[in-house]
Amino acid sequence: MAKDKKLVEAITSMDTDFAQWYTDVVKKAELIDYSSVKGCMVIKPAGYAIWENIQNELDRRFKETGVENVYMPMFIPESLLQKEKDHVEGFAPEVAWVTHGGLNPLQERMCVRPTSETLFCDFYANDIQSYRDLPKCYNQWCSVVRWEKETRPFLRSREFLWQEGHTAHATAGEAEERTIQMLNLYADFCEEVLAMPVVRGKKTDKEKFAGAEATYTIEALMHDGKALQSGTSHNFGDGFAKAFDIQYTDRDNKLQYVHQTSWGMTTRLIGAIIMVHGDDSGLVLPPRIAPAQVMVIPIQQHKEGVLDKAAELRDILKKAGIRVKMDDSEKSPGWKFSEQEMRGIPIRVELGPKDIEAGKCVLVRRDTREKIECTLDQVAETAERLLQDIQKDMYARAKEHLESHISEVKSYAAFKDAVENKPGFIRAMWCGSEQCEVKIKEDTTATSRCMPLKEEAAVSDVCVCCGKPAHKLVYWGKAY
RNA sequence: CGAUGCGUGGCUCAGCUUGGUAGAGCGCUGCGUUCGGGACGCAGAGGUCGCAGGUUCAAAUCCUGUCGCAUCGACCA
Repeated sequence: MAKDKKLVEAITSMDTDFAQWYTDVVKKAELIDYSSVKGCMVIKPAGYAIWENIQNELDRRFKETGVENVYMPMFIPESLLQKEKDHVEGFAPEVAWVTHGGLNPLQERMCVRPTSETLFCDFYANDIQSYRDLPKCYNQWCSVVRWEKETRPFLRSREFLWQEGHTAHATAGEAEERTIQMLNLYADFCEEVLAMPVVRGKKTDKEKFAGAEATYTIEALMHDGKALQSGTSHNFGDGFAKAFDIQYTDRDNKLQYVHQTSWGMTTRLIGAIIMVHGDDSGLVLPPRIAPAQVMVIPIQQHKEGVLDKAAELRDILKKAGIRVKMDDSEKSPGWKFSEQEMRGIPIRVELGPKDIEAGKCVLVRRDTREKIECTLDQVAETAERLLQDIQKDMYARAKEHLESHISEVKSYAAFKDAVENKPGFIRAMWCGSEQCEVKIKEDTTATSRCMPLKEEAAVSDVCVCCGKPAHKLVYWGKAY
């Protein structure tokens, strides 16, 4: 059919070229536009609204755990960045430098924050005096800049939006507790709100954050079987405290170093939503994060009464607490259907003269395309039920995809075969040496994603790479 | 930073080999007919061909330089 052909031209099929499919969806769903600066994107209303919903939901959850929002400067003097050795080595290659103020060279150059550990530490060093000042649980919503070589919308841009939480605690135990608490908060958010199942785990030393004692991560699996690190939570121990001299006086009048954490989630999550739920017709948004949950599309809207009735329907849905929009533009209905699908709006309501006469309307699920007829007086409850079903079903499908893309291997040959032929996570034992980790990466391009937090039965008792005794279970995979 | 590709109306591109003063489709504007899976007719608007030099009577086209963007690798959320 000619019409199908047009759709196919608009969005490349996932199976043909996943990377191109992703780019097409990002553009056709009008989430972003490219800007004139490489790697910096214009986030358009449809994309920003998703981010706002992510923000609102995360922010609410943070505050329930006692977190307060603050704002730090965006510039970091070079001397401040230099204070923690590992940290500066990790970030120096990708920071942007400000060298002039107006026409005059600065005495000391400053970088645009790639992350704000150093700023928070500098602040905490003065602000924290006594055990009574602890814990400090601050978070900031901001953008950061990392001068990436290769960029992709949402997944890796030179400037991206995120939140970074930075806490300071009296004891190592408290810091570890907060680190895990935030990791679980992230995971729950992904699963409950984004309908995106994740693997929770700890990073190996090689993969951990620059300057951290331990890094925890949630790893999601994209539709093409590649992993995406979707959120991280770091325990810094007292490393930064010692570098920045953040000390407090305890109850016994002794000076102690604080123990710190930091944790972050970014606009990359939008990329994850696209690649976990999207299909060949475009974006598919989980109802809980969708800016518009229902789109009302009038058919033959020029006919007497159609628009009025459609508006009435919209108002009923709105009153029921559903985020609803009506497309009364002069495009043809077919156009509007495609548009709604590309944008991933969970439910479309079709209403035309025939429906009005019969006192009915048609609801269409974005995820399954299933059509449900219902009487006009039942539209709100039908839509509410459908939204819940969609949210639940999307999670179930993503969960099924994740679980069916985990291979368990005992030998190196099987490992290589899995990387080649079974996209997804690979569960395999590891001896703990960085050598093996590097070798695996060189041989297969797969990296260690994480060591699962949850106790899982050992796959074998020897390292999948070197064959030496091993007791660490690692999830491996190709990653974005 | 390496490899590849691309810069021509808002978008996708043709034209470049062989130099002669810019085209198509889509989109946009107006009017009319349409409307249950990207409708159609008619009439319009819109481009110093990425930038800078050079060659030439004449450059989108040839030469030199330069900038930018995309995709793929190494590094990273």
